[in-house]
Amino acid sequence: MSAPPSTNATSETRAAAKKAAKKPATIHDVAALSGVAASTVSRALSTPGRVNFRTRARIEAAVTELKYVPNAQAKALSSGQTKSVAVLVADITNPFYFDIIRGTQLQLKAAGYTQLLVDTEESEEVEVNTIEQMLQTADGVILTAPRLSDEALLLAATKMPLVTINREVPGIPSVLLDTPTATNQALDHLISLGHSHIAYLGGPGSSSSNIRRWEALSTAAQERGVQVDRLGPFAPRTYSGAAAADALVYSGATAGIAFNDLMAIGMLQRLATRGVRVPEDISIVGCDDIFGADFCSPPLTTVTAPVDQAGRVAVTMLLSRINPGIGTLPRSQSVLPTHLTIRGSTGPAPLRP
Amino acid sequence: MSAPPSTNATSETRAAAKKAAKKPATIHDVAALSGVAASTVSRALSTPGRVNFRTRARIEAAVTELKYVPNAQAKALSSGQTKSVAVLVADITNPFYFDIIRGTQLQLKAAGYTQLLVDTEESEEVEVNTIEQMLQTADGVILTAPRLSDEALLLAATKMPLVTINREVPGIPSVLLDTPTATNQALDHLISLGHSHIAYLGGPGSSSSNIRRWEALSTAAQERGVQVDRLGPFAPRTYSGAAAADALVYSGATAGIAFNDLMAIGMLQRLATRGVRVPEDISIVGCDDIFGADFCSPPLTTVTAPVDQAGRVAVTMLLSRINPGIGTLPRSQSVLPTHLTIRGSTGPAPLRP
DNA sequence: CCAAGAATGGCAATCGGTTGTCATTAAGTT
DNA sequence: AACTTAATGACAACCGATTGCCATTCTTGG
Repeated sequence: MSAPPSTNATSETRAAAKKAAKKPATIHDVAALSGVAASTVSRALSTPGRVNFRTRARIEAAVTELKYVPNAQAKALSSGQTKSVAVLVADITNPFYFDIIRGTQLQLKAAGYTQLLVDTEESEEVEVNTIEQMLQTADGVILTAPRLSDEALLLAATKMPLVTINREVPGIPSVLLDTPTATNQALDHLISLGHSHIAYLGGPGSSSSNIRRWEALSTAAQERGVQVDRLGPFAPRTYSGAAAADALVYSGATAGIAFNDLMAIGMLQRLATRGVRVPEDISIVGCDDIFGADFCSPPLTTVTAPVDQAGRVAVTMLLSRINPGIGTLPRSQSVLPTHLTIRGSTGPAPLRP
Repeated sequence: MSAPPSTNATSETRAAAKKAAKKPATIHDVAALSGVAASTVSRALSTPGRVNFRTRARIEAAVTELKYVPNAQAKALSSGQTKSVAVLVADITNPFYFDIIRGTQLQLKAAGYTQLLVDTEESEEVEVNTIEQMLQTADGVILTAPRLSDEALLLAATKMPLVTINREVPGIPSVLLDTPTATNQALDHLISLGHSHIAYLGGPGSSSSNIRRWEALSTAAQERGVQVDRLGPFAPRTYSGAAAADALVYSGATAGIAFNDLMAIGMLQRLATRGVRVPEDISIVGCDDIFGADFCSPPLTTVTAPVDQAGRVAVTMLLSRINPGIGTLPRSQSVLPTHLTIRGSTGPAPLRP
């Protein structure tokens, strides 16, 4: 370090040197200025009742004068609480996560927590490594649509507070967006329009919401006596919409329900290129109602979910685990309702010769 | 705490208790297992050459056996480096930032840093408070399109490493997306299509890129002898596109250049509602080429910028300040080229009676 | 007027590392 | 073989807080 040669400096000159170095004030500086011990300052700030109000007043004056801000690292080290929460998302650039992130961010900030945002790049390995790392760094973790196995998740849950979004594992608190129900609404919607041969354009095989959705869909299809093919899996991205669109056309189905809106939008683009009209020739349903779903061409019929609310609820659940006893009794699961938003990408089934 | 009653426990039983509590191993545990002092372990890990290779091998064996991971807080406290960087964005849900965030995230992770993402909600106050807080928590800050005054920024820059994106302040390293140049391209594009009365739909008055853009535009308009009105300011959101669209129609201009794509897309929607055809009646140019600009209706002619690259470059510049001497000599400014992407929202000027 | 108890503040250990300093040992020099 | 020098590892202080425990002071009751 480039510390000045510390000769027999008086405390005054050392204080001056410190001021010159712009080093932020510590609890000891406050203690010295207000003529008490550091421990008293700590108590005055964290346990106001523990300290005489006159003393506290002096301390608070010193705090404002020195612009003292407690060092988060030191606080974390001694208290064991980092006041930060990690939020893991599979792909930051997927608009679906935008509102989740904003929801968590808002709620966390309101509670005085910092958000550590990590993009796991749809990789299980990154996911598990990050969790391992966050064990030390964060007070808790929010996992959005984790790819990990149930066992791995349960193991991680034993080590630290953890809440999942869109993934249900017994014993782990979770927030679920009830897309299967809305997907059934979509099915009814399509059937009512005369479609009898429908395809599901599946997402990643390891995605639990993909599995849940397909189960709901195939069950409902049987009950209603319509044919629903399962195509895919496709990557949940715009670019894989082309392959999905071609598979859909090839399947002969008159309507497609896509794993998510990114894929659906990609399909719309591909179908337009191929000259297949939507919804005249083929109807398309998406899922998530992401940014863009309302202004693509045609506007997408899709499943709308209260995404930012999911983020907020997840944070609330997590914080109630981190600080037990405070506030309401912790719910261990929350299912948020969704609904079908009908726009221009679905229409009557074409007449077959 | 719920510590077990510590009777005259041997170190062995205490170790067992520790294992039961699943407390992560510390450097002292490693030291004890490998029969050296904690300081030696520290050196073996951070300064490999400082320790005999046989000793180091023993230590590394102990590390893997205990699954030792250094505690980030303790490391931060003693070393003064938190290995984390704060990234401040005005609005997480603005797609423009997605790629910046992804760019910073990627580059930071590659360098072993953690990203602290903060949404400042377009608020100057939140911005300054966050910076103040991050002073202690992060090793550096990346500010995207900050709203702060030059003075406030310079002051903050004296306290900690800081890089701005899309904001130029002498003395502060910055990454600029050269949108003014591309905006002039847009102007030429419109002029070549026969437009002679054009409007600029301005963004927030405090936005520096808004100011830069308008200056470039008005200068270029004078040179070329066309009329460019300035309308606004409008919020850089989809919903303010309606007002912008109406203002544009009222102004009588045949083409509008919007502050950003969000606004432009909102304008497209509003114009469609009003029955104004784009581009037959009015041409629209956006800026940023965000997600959605290619599939809105009609697809948006807009200014494309290497946004994720901006994030990566900003991180590189910041890290070279945080760790001076390592790697290349730090650039203090980087201007990234942009270009006009012509799509369907611009066309020949309508013939005026 | 004295003892008991509450209120208050200080001391020192602790969290888990880093790093300067020093003692010991081994190797190299002449 | 005696001496210098480099290599190596331990000790202890320190980073900036928190917190258990103890000493002092002030109240208050008997």
